Amino acid sequence: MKTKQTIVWDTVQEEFIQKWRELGTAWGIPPAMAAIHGLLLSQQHPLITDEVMSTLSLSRGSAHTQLQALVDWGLVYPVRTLGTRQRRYVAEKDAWQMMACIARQRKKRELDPLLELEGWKESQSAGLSDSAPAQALDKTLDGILTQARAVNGVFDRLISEDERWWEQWLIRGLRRN
Amino acid sequence: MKTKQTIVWDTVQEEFIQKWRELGTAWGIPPAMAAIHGLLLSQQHPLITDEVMSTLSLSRGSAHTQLQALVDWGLVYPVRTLGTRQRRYVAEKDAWQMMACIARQRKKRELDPLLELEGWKESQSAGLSDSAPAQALDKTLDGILTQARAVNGVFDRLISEDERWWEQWLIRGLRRN
DNA sequence: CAGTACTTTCATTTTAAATTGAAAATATGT
DNA sequence: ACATATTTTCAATTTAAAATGAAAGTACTG
Repeated sequence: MKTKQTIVWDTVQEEFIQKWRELGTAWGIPPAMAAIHGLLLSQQHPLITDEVMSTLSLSRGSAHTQLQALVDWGLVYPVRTLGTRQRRYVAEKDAWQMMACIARQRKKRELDPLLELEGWKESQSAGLSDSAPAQALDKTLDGILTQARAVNGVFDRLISEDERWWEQWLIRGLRRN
Repeated sequence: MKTKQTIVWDTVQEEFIQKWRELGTAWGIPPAMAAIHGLLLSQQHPLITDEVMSTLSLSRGSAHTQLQALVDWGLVYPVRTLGTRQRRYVAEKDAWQMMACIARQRKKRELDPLLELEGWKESQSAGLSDSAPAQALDKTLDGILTQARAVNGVFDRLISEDERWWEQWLIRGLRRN
């Protein structure tokens, strides 16, 4: 089946994608993933894998893997066209939704493992290390875990609640006093 | 000059350092840097480069570079012993200070470049791209930048203000309603 | 102004992460 | 069930990041 050309392409978009790719690198995101996300953000209509591949000169494997990752993150939706196996992809354009997706991933990757230290710490205090240095480390860890729990609370809210909460929180929090 | 052994070392600390290193990886921090930070966090007294090197089996180059990075971040303080060129290093143990350091770095690395998109966006709208797709991208970008500014506000405060503000903010924000 | 103790740099090597491309698997229409 | 369009997987390659180690630089001491 001949694929209708759905890509809109111009210099502004090309530049945007480049910038988005660089930004992605700073955020610890694979270049291909960031580039695809940038491309889809700049497109109003869903694209098929082949369009993504050829527009960004990526291999099929990479395009597929990164597209999958974007779908897993919730930043991109797969769209099934009726009467064909073909899958198309659109990006979520709402900034708040995007942020929630990213927050979800970061919490999983960065915060949850940190909070697991709590369990480890307890399992350790069972072992009889009550030397002064061990106790000092214990105290430091307590402080870290308290902070981590606080940040975690913010993330939990950010992820599970609606946009209104976030806005209210920012307004309340950022107002001096 | 013979160096007095200042390291306190046991299984708990070794495990902690290992966990901290893994955590570091999830946070996009070089393993050696995370390991050194873990080691210094677990020590009450300042260590010299050679102790760090041998305890963690690192090369001198790596120990030096990562120690420097930790000092640059503000997570570790260099201590000059009088009457010798020798430099020792201690970790900041206060969790809030640590968080502020990390927030500062992340803002610089992840947020500031995002905010620079604003300038780019404006320089682009000067060029006459008023096609429908270009306008759509423009709108999406606006949303993203608005979110980015909001998050940036939080970070600015977190970095420049004192601990009390942060605590208050969390308490106010996290209380339901 | 040596001599030495420590620090800094950097070309090379190592390691980990991302990408490729082609083969295998799966779904869909006839 | 067959043929074909599309997706998925994965061993091999490429690329980028970090670590090494030895040489060069710098400050302190007598």
